[in-house]
Amino acid sequence: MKVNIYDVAKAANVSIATVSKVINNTGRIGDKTRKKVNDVIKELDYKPNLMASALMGKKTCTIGFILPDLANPFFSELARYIEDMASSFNYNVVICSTDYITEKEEMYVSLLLQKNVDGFILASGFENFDAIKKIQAMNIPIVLVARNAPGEKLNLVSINDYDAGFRATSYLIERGHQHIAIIARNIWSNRERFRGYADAMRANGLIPMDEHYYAKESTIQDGFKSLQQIMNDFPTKPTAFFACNDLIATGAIKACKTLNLSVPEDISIIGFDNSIFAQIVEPSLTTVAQPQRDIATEAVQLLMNAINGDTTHQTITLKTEIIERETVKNLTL
Amino acid sequence: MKVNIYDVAKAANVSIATVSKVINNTGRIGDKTRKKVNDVIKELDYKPNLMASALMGKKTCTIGFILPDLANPFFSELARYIEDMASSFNYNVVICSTDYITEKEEMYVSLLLQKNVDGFILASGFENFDAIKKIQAMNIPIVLVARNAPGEKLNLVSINDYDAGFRATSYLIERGHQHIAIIARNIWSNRERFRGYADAMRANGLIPMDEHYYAKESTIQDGFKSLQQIMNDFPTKPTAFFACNDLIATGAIKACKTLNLSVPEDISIIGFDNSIFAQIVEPSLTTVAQPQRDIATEAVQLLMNAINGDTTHQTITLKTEIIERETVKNLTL
DNA sequence: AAAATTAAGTTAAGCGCTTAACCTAATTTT
DNA sequence: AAAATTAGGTTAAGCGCTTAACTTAATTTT
Repeated sequence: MKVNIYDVAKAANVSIATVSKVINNTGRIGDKTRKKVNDVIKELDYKPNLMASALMGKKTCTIGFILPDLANPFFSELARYIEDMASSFNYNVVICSTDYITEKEEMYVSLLLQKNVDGFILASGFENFDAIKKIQAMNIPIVLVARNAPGEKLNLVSINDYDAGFRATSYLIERGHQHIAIIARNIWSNRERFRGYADAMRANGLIPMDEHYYAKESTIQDGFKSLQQIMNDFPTKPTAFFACNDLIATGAIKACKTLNLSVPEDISIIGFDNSIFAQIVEPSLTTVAQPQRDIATEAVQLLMNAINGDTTHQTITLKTEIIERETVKNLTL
Repeated sequence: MKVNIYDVAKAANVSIATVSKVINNTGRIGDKTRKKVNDVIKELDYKPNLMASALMGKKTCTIGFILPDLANPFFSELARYIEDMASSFNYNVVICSTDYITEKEEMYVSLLLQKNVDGFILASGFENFDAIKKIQAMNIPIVLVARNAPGEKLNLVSINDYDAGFRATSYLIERGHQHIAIIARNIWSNRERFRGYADAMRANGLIPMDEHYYAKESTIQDGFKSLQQIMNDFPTKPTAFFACNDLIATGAIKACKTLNLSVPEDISIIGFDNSIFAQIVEPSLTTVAQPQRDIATEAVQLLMNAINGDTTHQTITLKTEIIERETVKNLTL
């Protein structure tokens, strides 16, 4: 049924070694032989079994992409770019959503390792480094995305979350906001943004809010709840919110509507990611843009280099940009 | 470095056949031997190489999911459900976006076939059946999602697009709309919805619009352009639009804003999918809901059955539901 | 013309696993 | 007590490929 290298060899009247060499363009093969083999291959529609070649130490041409949640548009957009970029190298990507759950991270890593993926792009939390260590022990290349790992020997592609947090907050402060709340989640990137936020506040003599208020998850629902909770708990109500991703921002905007607060008249909101949501919500969201396409491009490129033997480790930090839309009011006017 | 079955066998003082049997729970193995082997496995942290077992005819525990565009929230949400469901069977999924381009469909199918995936979930257009035939020739199970294929021996999971189109249109007609336009794309599901739309119109003595107006793609931009074009071209302006997915609907709403038309006061819009967008846009979108979770569950379940030897072919048709939100005005009130 | 080189293949081992077929000692049956 | 069965393994072939080592014939060098 399925034609294998022996069938081709027989039909072309050569040894399987010759066929293999034709396919891989290795060794010395005469022109007529090469043509004959190629003709037979075409005729029989022979496709080498990639498992078998992988067993012999060749690449599987598959990368594992482990992310928190594929249904989050920031990540699905990123995944799409990564997929396209990988495809340009003839690579496929198997995608695994972890919901930031350590057990899932470890399980997926294990599984993909067994499947001999050629490399990993990791965009999940990986607060626990065990899984990463495991990959490294196998000498499989890794590119870490959307988080940092000071001191670790890893390829990193990320933005400067601290700086982005600082700038987002400064942006609000410059527009006259003094009571600024932040809705973040307890993950690396958000903690960095929080740090940036807190420093920006203090640098302007303002008081940052306490990190007890970390949101449980980064969903619309949690953004909704968090804003309500903060508006409820805080004696002096914030005039602005820094939402650490666009989903949270979207939820926060919804919450304002529920509370009969106008955005941006009563409450200003700045988001993060510049996923498609930012353009969709009403009012459209002022947000910190992450260059998803560049992140994807760089990450895949880095991974390919590593897969092809480059043993250096690079850290690529990409620029963020505040996209001004309609959710921030300038109080100084 | 990487521990293999020989290492385990040696350490446990048994043959590799015994180790294999312990792992696969086949054959006869004494209790002490089994324990000893299991202990060694644990101690050496041995994980069987799945490529090698796949070569011997075992499953790869990987399914290919070919879809049009992972960045489209309907599909990314679907993908997430499929991924989760597959994961519950210990399966991974490699995701491929085709943009409805036949060449990409064929290329991905070929590639995944070479990688010995155990099954396919196909949600791309596959207007050209060659790729599907290829899979069938290899005897690899397929579940077709979001389209139909009358006469073909395939597992199908879908909604009744004709009926959904009919009902969406009737919904508008019942609310007094007479000039109803449709923004669809030239793909199977949309053509069916179009048919339903046209029949509903005629059944009520109304004139359906011409199918020349198929949108090029199903993106926000295309929804935007299509609405503008229709409003521009048609002598009697429609009072309602049936957008064949939520992205198009979103674009259409944007276009209305640009044209200074109020939704739903001047223009009513009904979408399709009930992806997260429907809740986000302003005004929130009345739309035909597809049961993504059920689609995913059924599709994976069907595929697993097929992978495990079930040779029957099922067609599962799931219910759609019109979710009433804010974009349709009742003209009869 | 003999020696050396090169071109174009072939042979065979092995990647890490599964499994049918086989073996041996212990137990059961008659 | 001999024959039959069973329990608990082992042996070895083979999945489809790659590749180092080898062979042979043709070409080049000296």
